[in-house]
Amino acid sequence: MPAPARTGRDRIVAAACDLLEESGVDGVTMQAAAQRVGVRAPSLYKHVRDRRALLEGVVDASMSALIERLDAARDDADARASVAGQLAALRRFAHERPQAYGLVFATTPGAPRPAPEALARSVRPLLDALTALHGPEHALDAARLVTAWATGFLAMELAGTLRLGGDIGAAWDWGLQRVVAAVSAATPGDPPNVL
Amino acid sequence: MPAPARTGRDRIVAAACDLLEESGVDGVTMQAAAQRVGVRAPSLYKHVRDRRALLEGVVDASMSALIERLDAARDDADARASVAGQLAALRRFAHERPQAYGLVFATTPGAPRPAPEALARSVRPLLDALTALHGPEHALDAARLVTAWATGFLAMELAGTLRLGGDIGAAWDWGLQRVVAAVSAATPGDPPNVL
DNA sequence: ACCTGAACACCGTTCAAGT
DNA sequence: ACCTGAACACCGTTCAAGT
Repeated sequence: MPAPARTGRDRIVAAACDLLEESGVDGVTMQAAAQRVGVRAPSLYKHVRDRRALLEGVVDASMSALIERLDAARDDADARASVAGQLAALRRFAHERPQAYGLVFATTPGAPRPAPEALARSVRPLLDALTALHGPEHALDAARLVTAWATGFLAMELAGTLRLGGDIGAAWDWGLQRVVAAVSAATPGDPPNVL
Repeated sequence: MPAPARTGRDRIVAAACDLLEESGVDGVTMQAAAQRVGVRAPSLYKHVRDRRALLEGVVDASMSALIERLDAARDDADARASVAGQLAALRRFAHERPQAYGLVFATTPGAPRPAPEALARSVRPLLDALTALHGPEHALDAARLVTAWATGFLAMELAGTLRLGGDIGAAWDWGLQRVVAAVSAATPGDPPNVL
């Protein structure tokens, strides 16, 4: 006599996503997730291998949501606007879902990393815009510089490390302008690594 | 009849630092730390309020070590060399003690943040160099840009997100050169935030 | 004054037993 | 085929009892 499933992997992952934002990674316990979907903790193991796999599901779902936003923010007609728009979308995501952002970008101790393909897809539109801006020569280096700056800035902002004064939004805009200018100046003929 | 102390706060924190690097934040348990100093877990509470306070001690000790290195790497005679030297020292620290670096800079979930004064002291030499490079006008913005890029880059490097190919050391040098150039171009007369 | 075992609450995970 | 209670190992923390 088969018992009907009272929950499923998708619902469990969704519950875990909510828990993450409400109480942080440590709040994503098997018991709490089970309670959300109206079941006891041991039942989850019928749908999810273990807690780590559950967090993997959360990471994947968060990456998908982020990729969607970045894609919606791209502007194939104006490369500069595309870069600015994507970075603004990234910052909006970090503000709206700080825990998910931190789980994906900050290197949480035992937490799973996003899949390489998902990471590649997430930077694709940025890579396109930077290639359009000044050729494929240093597009990868430029993308690394831009994303390193953006994720570093947002990590500091979310951690509250930017208390040294001044408007944070203005600091972001100032940095964004400088960073884009920096990579724009990187043309193939440049002398390499003089510093 | 007083019993002689068989351990002390400093030894406990030192043991926790070793544990951190060997097995990550999750490996820093009260029981493991107690075993290292030859005592039972409940005894630790005579020297440390709770696990969070222990991690605070680890963070403070790590910050002190980092500040010492950054200070040794400064070059008051050559501002550019000072910036480059400090960033190289930061990267060396991240490679030698990745867990400590991650605990301090990546926003670990429930982990304590470094004290604001320690953070201020750690950026002081960089701030000095950047002020010497192009005046106090945008020194703070410049320091934020540089540290955001560096910490973002190192977070990606430590997380293994830079698998897209190419020499990582070269990417670091390329970015470093660009970032320093970017902030050098930031003189008071610039048009603000056109992007 | 410090250390200890015992105890409690909590968590992840397994498993035999229910339907 | 899925759900459950009971059980186990582990952790942080408290506390009365030892020296």
